[in-house]
Amino acid sequence: MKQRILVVDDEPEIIELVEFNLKQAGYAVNSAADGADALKKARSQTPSLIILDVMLPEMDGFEICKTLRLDAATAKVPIIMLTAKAAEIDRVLGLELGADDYLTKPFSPRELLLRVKKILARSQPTEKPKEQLRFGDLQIDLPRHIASWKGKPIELTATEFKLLTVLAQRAGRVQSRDQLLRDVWEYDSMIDTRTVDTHMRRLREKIGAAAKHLDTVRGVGYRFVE
Amino acid sequence: MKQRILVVDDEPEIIELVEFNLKQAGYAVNSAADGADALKKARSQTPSLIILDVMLPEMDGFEICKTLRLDAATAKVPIIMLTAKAAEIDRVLGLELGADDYLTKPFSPRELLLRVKKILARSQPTEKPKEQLRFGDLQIDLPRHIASWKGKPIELTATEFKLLTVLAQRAGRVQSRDQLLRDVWEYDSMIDTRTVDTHMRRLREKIGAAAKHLDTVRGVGYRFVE
DNA sequence: ATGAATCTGTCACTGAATCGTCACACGGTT
DNA sequence: AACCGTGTGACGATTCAGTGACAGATTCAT
Repeated sequence: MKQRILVVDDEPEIIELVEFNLKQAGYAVNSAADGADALKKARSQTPSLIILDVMLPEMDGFEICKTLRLDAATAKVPIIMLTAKAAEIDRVLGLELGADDYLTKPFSPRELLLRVKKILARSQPTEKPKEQLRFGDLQIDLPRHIASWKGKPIELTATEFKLLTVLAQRAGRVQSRDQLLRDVWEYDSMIDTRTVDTHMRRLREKIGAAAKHLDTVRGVGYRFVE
Repeated sequence: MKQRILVVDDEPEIIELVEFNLKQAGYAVNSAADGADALKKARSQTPSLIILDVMLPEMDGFEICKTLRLDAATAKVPIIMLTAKAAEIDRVLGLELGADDYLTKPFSPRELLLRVKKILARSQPTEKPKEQLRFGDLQIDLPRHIASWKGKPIELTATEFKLLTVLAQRAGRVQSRDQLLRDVWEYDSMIDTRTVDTHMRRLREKIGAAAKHLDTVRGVGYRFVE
């Protein structure tokens, strides 16, 4: 049973590129060049995923996204936005629009496919991860993006927070540096595994006493202990 | 049941090197020196994996890759490309070609084997090994990377833990020193087999009473008994 | 736009843990 | 007794993670 993906873009070359690659990867693909067409096809086909360009004539990607969210038939279909400006990212991913991921143009086919796979894999098993994690005095609030120790918020950068989160969510299990790179840095980054060490150090410094939760397992990786 | 790998390269030394290492690691290997031969063998044998050099006379690696993808019999066989230029990587991994991984020349046998193993593991979802092993008071927790005796954790180094794990997973069966070197030390065992003895000793010291599970089979190797 | 501040990834260095090897001791076999 | 394979103690060599420093990227305020 192939999964169906709807691609919305007004540039034929982009459509062609994306369509070719997705089909190659075994997905069924439909396309739309404008907002009206996109909404029509989204409603009639209820695809598993929609790839949506922000820049469109008449009705732009933001509009379409909002409209899709309002219709019960399409409200839960994951959306990947194609955007040109980094400045738009917050708005795209924020609650206002609720896109599931984004790609900045130009993007590589490989990157696209990785994200598509990730999103689809996520939407398949409908178990939602906990929004709150607590280990003694350490508390992690996923939606608010805040970690705190004894009620006092800890200032963490995005990467540090993600690292802490990933480790805490797999509490007890050792995570290799490679695993952490995959899960924290997302997608196959060309990053040195030693970079993980540096971020672990910064994380440990910032969370102070809570660092007792962060174990090093020599020759293997890191582990969050309760 | 050995997995079959097809190696395609026009340089005999490369073929020989790769073939030797793959066979050493327990794979069945065939080779081809040009595109036509490669396609023929790929179709007739449907190997589990193809290692494909980009630079070939007549039909180059890209061509072969595309052709393989078109034939239903070979469309899903994973491909590792050997390439000289980093600049080609994007193209190789992009969906245009759909290679599963790549190696830049020169590459080490170790690197090659790791990738081969990784790709095959991905394509053949073998039954997942148990995460917990228990033998009386001895317990081995794979994801946590902790071994314990009567609930008390035993401090083990990465190598010792792996050695214990491998033996325990094959409980009852004798493992030769060579086998242990392959499975614990992972490939390119330019290591003295007597090294295994030393690690067995250290392991026995550390796990104390649990050492009764570790049998020496004179002239053959070691065995984990329940 | 511009510059300051922050964040990120990399590198080199260091001390310590770990590893691989050797030489020798031991114990069963021939 | 001689021999072979294994256990044992010791010792450099190597690996590994923590650390400080730094430059490029990014963000933010102006």
